[in-house]
Amino acid sequence: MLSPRVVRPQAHHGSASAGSSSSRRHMVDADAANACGGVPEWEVGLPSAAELTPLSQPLVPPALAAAFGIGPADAGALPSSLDARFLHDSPTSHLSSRFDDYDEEEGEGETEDAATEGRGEKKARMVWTPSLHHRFVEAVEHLGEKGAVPKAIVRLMNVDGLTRENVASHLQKYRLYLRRSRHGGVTITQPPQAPPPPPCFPRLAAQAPPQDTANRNGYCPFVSYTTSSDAIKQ
DNA sequence: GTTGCAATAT
DNA sequence: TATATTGCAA
Repeated sequence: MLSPRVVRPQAHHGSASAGSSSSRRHMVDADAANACGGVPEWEVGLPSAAELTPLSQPLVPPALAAAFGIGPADAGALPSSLDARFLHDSPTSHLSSRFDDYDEEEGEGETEDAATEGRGEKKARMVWTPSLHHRFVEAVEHLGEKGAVPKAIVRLMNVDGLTRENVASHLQKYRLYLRRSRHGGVTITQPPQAPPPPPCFPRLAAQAPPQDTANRNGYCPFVSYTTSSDAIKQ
């Protein structure tokens, strides 16, 4: 379900002609349907229980969930007592998300999974699909401004093949986006961290629709994060 | 070693 | 354009 895509760099030798295939990225699963292409039901149809299951389920076994009075339908909300004990990497790869192969390449038809990329090949470029980004945002918000460091985010997201570098790069852009949003007059509907409520993943239904930043292509990163002269310097 | 960030590369 | 990489300072 949650299938972040990886775009394998084509094995062009010599002069790596980049950009030749960068426009061929596509999204084939629910991401496309739920992408923020101006669809208000963005967060309604999207992840819900099924989407978050891989993240929350292995962390909260049924017994524990029962103890906390949460069920599978409550997968969107993690108990506030969620801590590092449940966040370590688990071998339950079948429960965790995993990069998909990006086949249908135009050039060499070689495909490779992100988890099998260790064969001396170039690392595949990951694609931050809306659902994956959503999970990222959840992790960031869950960890709070202080705790949202790449390492912790990677661990929380629990996505196979997702590296700290991936997250660091994404986080860098994400922060720029947030900063720009706050200063640039664009009121972004993303509470940095709710003060009173305990640190837990926000319910998806309660999630603010990021439609103001959505781009019509179905992929909604953080708008353009080009440094706007002033304002964003820190 | 990790993190954040700017600059740069692909 | 999106993501990766690098270099540098904390």
